[in-house]
Amino acid sequence: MTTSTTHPSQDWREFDQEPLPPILQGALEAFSEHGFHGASVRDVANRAGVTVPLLYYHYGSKEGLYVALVDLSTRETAWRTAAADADGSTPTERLANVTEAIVRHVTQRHLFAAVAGEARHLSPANRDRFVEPRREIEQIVERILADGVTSGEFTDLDVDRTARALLGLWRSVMGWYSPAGPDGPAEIAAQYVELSLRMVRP
Amino acid sequence: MTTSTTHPSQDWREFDQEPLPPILQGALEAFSEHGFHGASVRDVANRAGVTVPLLYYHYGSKEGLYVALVDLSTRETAWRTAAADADGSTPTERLANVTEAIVRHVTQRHLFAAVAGEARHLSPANRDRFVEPRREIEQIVERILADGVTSGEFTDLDVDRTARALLGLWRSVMGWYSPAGPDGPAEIAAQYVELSLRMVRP
DNA sequence: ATTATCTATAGATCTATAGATAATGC
DNA sequence: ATTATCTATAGATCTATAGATAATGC
Repeated sequence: MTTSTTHPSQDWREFDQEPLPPILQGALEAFSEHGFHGASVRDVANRAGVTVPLLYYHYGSKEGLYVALVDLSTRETAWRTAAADADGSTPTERLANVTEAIVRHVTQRHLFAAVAGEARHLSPANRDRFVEPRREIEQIVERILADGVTSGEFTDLDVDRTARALLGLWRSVMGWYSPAGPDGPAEIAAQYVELSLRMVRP
Repeated sequence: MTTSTTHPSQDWREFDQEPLPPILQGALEAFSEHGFHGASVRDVANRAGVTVPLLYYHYGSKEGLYVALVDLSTRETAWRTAAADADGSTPTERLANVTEAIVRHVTQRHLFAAVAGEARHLSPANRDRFVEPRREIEQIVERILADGVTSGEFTDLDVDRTARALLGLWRSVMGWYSPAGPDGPAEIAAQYVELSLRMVRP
């Protein structure tokens, strides 16, 4: 059973790092660096400063460890997206907020985003656990686009396909972002807000 | 040594599949399905209908096999992008062509695209082999954007950052494309041409 | 003669568990 | 009493190679 780490309507722009349990921190580093299959449980244990059997005691299997990380990442994206949406009134504001929330997640939690991005290498049963949360995020974006089309703030776009494209655009930041790069999360988010609005405005 | 598979100024829209050698075909399937570390050389050999030592005879190592695939994919994207660019006159036409070329590559060669997309799991030496070809593709896009800004066809955008965003948008199709989906490569390419032009037009 | 392929196997590593021991909570 | 942690090890799998044999080209 996972810990009840709900984030009850916190500020979706705030990303203080509450430190992870050492095992999850080790797993986060190992998996984000080498991928699920490329990282060994021994590597995770070494990074965490514990022995291998302890991983199994707490997480059951290597895949259980991976699932715990994807779960944290997915939950966090979900609540931030919902909060960012609720925080805007017009479709334009809501889309800007959601863009910022997701781009910030990708940058300020980039190790988590990298791990979650490879969830397709999981067993089908575990993969399915994340279909619904992802679908919820998609639906938030779809509702914003539909509302914007109705209100005339957005052009007469295809809601589903445009939502998919926007989510892909936002997540693609993961492919090149580095904390050492010239632009910080806030600047990158602002750039992607502008690009996203350009894609949907009449 | 790799075979001299140059594609001398062929039609960049045409994607007939010249069949791969069985070993590369097996590797393509195994690596695209399970990733580099998730696929075993035994799996590759089984799919190809040969024994494991034959892989080593022809490709030297598991990584050599992977490199051969990424190399094919990178070369193909590079020549198609260059040809698509050269095939247009105005920046708008050239950007539309390059968008189509890359989105078509991602869809019509989606197994290759999936393998090449995970090239970061290679050893540093082999990873570096693909930095330059990728950079060339980026530069083509950057030149188109710069020309469009100069001519006034595009808005006064940041060339480097917008090129990076566009490439991310195009490649993100890899995350959801399926040959079984409702839209074919041509339709998807057309959608992304429209989205891309909206992002850059004044 | 050279190239392509196989059988057999080495040696390392990997996930996972059994069983013992220490730490903690009541 | 329960929870957390360790030592030791099983058993499977993985990459890679040595050495033999078959197929091909000249």
